[in-house]
Amino acid sequence: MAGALPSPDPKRLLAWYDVHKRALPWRVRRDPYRIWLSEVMAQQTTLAAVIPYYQAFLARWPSLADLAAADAEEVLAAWSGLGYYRRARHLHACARIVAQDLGGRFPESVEGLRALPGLGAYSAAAIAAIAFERPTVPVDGNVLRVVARLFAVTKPLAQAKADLAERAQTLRPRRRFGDFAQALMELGALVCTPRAPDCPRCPWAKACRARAQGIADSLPQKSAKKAKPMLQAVAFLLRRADGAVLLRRRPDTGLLAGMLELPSTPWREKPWNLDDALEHAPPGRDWQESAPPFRHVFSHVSVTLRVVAGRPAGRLAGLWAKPGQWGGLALPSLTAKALARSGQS
DNA sequence: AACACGTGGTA
DNA sequence: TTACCAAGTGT
Repeated sequence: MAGALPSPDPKRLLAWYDVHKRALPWRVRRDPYRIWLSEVMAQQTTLAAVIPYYQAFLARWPSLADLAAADAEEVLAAWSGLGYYRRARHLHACARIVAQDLGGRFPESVEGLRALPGLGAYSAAAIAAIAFERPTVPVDGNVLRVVARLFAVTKPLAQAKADLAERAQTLRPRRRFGDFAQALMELGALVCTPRAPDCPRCPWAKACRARAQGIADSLPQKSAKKAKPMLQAVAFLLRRADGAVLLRRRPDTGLLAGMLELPSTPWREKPWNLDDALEHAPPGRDWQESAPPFRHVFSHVSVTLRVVAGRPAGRLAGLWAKPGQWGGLALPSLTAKALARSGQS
């Protein structure tokens, strides 16, 4: 009974893609720089969030050489709000390597691309296929899900990844490798969705073992996620008479590495009382709560931040910035929220 | 294999 | 409100 299903036909998926593909900005032209930029931005990030950043980067740095010539700091600032900031450093480092060491041209092979900072197995394969028509099937979260369902792989995702990636390669067409890569992801995004897959509209419905078994919506099997520690912190908003606010730079490793923040207490599980918190404050006076506490959720921790505002006691050295300058600074969402909720916009 | 690493949208 | 999740990478 298990052998009664037809094999998934690549041409059938490509025909579906020709009709249903979305008009994404990086599909306007096949340019390795633009494809690379879009792929790095799209890592673990919804396309809706990517598009405005992609447009802004392209407008500001139209070519690889432009981006390579930029300062790392301005790239980080332009990336602000998109998250996973290590990507911005890798992006810039990669631009410089390609511009300076590789003659301004991206490697065209998966292995060559894979050696560049910020490009892992998925991104290297995606760029090789989409920009250079290399015969490879990039495996992202969409593809893992589609393949897990197609072959009814019930093993937990973490243990099945290698198997699923291998099976994905067997789906490869004879031509149109770039389109096929995007078609597979588009299928996962539009039809073979995590919840409530739209099987009746799927070009591969008849080949899908999970659908045949009625278990499509339960695949792939994911393991439970670790609970996030709930941390507490108090941030200090020191505002000068001219409106400038004191910021500081975070350490160059770890969460929000190298990004700017308000001076703050350490983040800990136990709530702070104001007196203890103020031992961590920069020299100031007239401290008072400037907004209700708010929660900000990161990938692996959750922080509840209280913001207290005060006036500087004396002349303080440090990074002072006014509201008008914030667009050019590396402000993560946590800092942006703290400022906005304290009326500093 | 498992974990660190952001953010905002959706149910 | 909680929980899940998105065109993953590096360690």
